[in-house]
Formats: sequence, C-alpha cells, structure tokens
Amino acid sequence: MEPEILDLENFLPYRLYRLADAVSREFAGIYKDSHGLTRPEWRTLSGLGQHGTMTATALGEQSAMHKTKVSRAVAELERRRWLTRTPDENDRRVEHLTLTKAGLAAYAEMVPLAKAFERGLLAKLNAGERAAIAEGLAALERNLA
Amino acid sequence: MEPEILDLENFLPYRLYRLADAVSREFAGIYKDSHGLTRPEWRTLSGLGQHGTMTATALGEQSAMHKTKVSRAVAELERRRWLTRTPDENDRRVEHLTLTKAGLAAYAEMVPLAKAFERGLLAKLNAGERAAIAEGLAALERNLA
DNA sequence: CCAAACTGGTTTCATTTGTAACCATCGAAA
DNA sequence: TTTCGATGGTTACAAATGAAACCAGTTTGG
Repeated sequence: MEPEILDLENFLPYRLYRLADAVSREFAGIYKDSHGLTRPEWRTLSGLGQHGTMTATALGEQSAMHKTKVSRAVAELERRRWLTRTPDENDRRVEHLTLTKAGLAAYAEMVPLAKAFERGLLAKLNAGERAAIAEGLAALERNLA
Repeated sequence: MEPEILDLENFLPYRLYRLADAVSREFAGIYKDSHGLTRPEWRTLSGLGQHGTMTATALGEQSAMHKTKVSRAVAELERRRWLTRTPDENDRRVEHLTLTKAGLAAYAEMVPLAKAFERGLLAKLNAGERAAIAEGLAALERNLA
C-alpha cells in the first residue's frame, strides 16, 4: 500500500517555525550585530526596559524563557553592568532586577530600531493581510495556553 | 526624556517565535519521544518520504536547513539504516539519498500522527480564523524570499 | 591545457541549549 | 519547633547548533 504523504511546505508547524526562524534571524541583527547580545539577553533587557523592575521568575514568564536561560542572561547583563540585583526584603531567595543607566541607554537605543523593523515587516502587506495576521496569530495563541 | 517602550508580548517577531516554539515543542513528541529523532532528522525523513530521492543540497533547500544540519541528520539516519546513499553517475560529489524499507515504515507510521496533530491545532479554530491563518502566513512568507 | 573560482558535502571548534541535579530559603502542617 | 514539600535561582553535563575551515571534485576563462 502507498504510504500517505505529508506535504512539508504546507505543514503548519513547519511553516510557523520557518517563518519565525527567518524573521528572528533577521531581527537578531539589531541586538546581536550591534551589541553582541544573545536572544535571551535581548529579551531580558526588553522585559526590564518595559516593566522597570522584575524578578528572574517574572522575566521567565513574561518572555517565555526557561529559568536557566534567564539566569545566564541576567548574569551576562550584570557582568556588563547593564543591570543590578537587589535582594528582596522579605524573601531572601528573590532578587529584584533593574536596568542601570547603561542598560537603559542600550534599551532606548534599540527600541526604535525594533519598532522600525516590525513596521518594515508589515509595510509590505495590505490592510487585509495585516488584519489576517492579527486574527490568525491571536487565535492560535489563544488555544495554546 | 522618557524612553520609548516596546511591548514585547505584542511584538510580531516575538509572538511568531513563541508560537512556533510552543507548537514545535509539542509536535516534537511525535518524532522525539517515539523514535528519538531530532528535528533535522525528522525533516530529512519527511523530505525523503515526500519526494522519494533527493540530494543533501535539495533537502537543505526544501526544509530550510543549513547544510551541516542536513549532513548530520543524514549520517544519523544512515546509521539507523533508514536511508542509503547512491553516488551520482556524472558528478562524484553528489549523493542521492533514498529511504530504506525501515525508513519508509517509520515515515508511514509518523505521517498520520503528524496530520492528526495539525488537525488538532486547527480544530479549535473556526473557519474565519483558519482562513486568517492561511492568508496571514502566506502574506508574510511571500515577502521574505 | 591549467589555474582559479565554485559547488557538494564533511569536520572541527566554540557557543548555545536543555535536562537534571543542586543549594538555599520559605511555608505549611504535625 | 521540626520536618517535609514547594520555590527562586544557579550549576554541571551532555547534546544541538552555527561559523568557518576543509576536502574532493567540477566548471570557467585565459
């Protein structure tokens, strides 16, 4: 009997992964080429820039990173003196992370580039396509969690 | 001056990556847990199952993998005796790869599971959302290449 | 012809990642 | 209290990855 065939190019998990990988790889230029950051480091910077002060656990939840990634990213950003740790008053396991001036400066520099990158991606689409992305992604995200 | 803020959860590259990562991680159960395959190995198997015979270069193009990934995946599948290499008649650099009986059997076993997985993903969406995914992904893919 | 540029594929090495074990601290329950 | 399970975070080790160097073999241009 003929084996059933899977058309990889039209297989949703593959398409998603390939698209994300390509976009992510291009986007990495913004934090990697200019500052030598890894993706976890960029996300950490981004999380702290957005929320001010966070714990490592909160960072992991917000940016979907395993705690080892967070731990290493935080260690590296601390080494660069882009963030500082403050022990929690009540729970000595917890550390509150905050960007330093230097960290904030790097963040402030990259945010406009990130936004421009996203605009560039969407600029090539028409309004209907942009709406489709929004709706489609939201729908998929909804039934993951 | 207040630094401009980037909302990571709504940032397209991040959303794409997170979604792809989550879907991909779940899907990996099908080839990893049952046969201990890596993603490149799965893609190689899938490419050969779909197209019959291919060269390593063609595999890399079809499934968006760097040639080192292809090389290693092919080596492992060969070690398992899931594929064989046949030297090209005219160009001695080229090898044609083909699945063995065992390779085909594994492929035939996994394809229905893969399709069921995809159906499961889409089953939770309504028709409009499915159409949105199709349109949105296609639009983004279009202006990558 | 022959050198240089190119192509298919492999290997090496450094970096990144994931898993699991681990340490310290905390909270609840006996 | 003491103990036991959960939790915040780090570390150790193995496996996966990417970049660049590499080795055939092939094509091109002089």
